[in-house]
Amino acid sequence: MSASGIGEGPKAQSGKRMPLFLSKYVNKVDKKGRVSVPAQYRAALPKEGVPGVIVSPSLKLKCLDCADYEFIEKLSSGIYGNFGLFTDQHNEVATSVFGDSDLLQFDPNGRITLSDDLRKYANIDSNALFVGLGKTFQIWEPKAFELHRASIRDQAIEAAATMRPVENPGGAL
Amino acid sequence: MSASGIGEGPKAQSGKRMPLFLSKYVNKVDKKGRVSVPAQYRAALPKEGVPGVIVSPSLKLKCLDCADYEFIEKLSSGIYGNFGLFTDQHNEVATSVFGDSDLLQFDPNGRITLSDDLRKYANIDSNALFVGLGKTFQIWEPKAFELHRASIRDQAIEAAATMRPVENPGGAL
DNA sequence: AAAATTACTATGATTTCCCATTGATTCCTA
DNA sequence: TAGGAATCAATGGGAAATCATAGTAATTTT
Repeated sequence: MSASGIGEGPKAQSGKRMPLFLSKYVNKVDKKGRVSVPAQYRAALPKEGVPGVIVSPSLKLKCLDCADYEFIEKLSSGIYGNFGLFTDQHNEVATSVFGDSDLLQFDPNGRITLSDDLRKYANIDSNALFVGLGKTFQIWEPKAFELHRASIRDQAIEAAATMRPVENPGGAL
Repeated sequence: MSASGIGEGPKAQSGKRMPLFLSKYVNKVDKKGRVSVPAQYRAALPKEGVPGVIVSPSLKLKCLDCADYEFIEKLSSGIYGNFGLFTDQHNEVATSVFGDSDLLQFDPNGRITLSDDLRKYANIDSNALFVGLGKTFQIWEPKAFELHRASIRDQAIEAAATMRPVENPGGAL
């Protein structure tokens, strides 16, 4: 495995398709903290391997960052590659990324249970907004997301306008 | 089958020959929000891979932007390539690109169903106008498109007049 | 034993599938 | 070439499957 960053992604070209987390969904959170993960997201998760999602408080935003286990594994490889195993940088990143992460497994109905800490961090009460970010997704308190969304809209449009779809994918992750 | 071996119609095997979305079609939207995607457009979509289209509210116009799944896969690679995983830019772009995109899969009759949000955004009621843009297409409320068309016609004529024919083989019309 | 976690069951609502009808175009044949 | 048959596309409605959600029971943990 190379030491060049988070690379080594799935060969998006032929054969294997890469499922993406798309769109937005609002689901209810019950008294026990249970929420249904949108069926479309569950379908995008790898069926083999570790069942469930990795959830952690976002480093910069008042929301929860979510990904599947494979993604975290690749992330881990990337961190090891960029820094050495026992460097300060590795320690810092690894601590903040992995230390606060929970593996939340699905119950038989496709729900996960958000701990009090997680819910408190994102101010989630009785509704949870799932926002697809491609290879990851976030969980927000709906109103909080609207504010965040409004604050980034102009920059997002500007940044997106500078982008072009690459004809030869396979670059990162 | 053929002996000629040339051309051979819309056979989008490995992306060599890219079929284009052309012309305009008006189809009905029923109470459930279902619309037939024009058969000509369906024929232009890759047959292997995800059966459906990616639909999102246009950033600048009151219409819906549509593309095939490969398109957003390439976008994904581009986003991960251009911006680092944890940068603000990445988050902003991913939020607006993926969060606002829906993967609408075809029902057995070749229809997709537009969510209330999508229809509301584009003011689509009982008729939907499909407008081919080559590699992508748009969905409009018919009257709204007429207004838009009138407003851009002058600019299009002007732009075409300044084009250099040889260097711009696929540019206009 | 009490609390907390996990599993099971049920229900209402939505979504998806299936079939049936229509209109239009293409193909065949006389 | 005109008529007619066959095919395909678009549309509509009802049936079936899926999903989100709530409540309750069972199990584990401490």
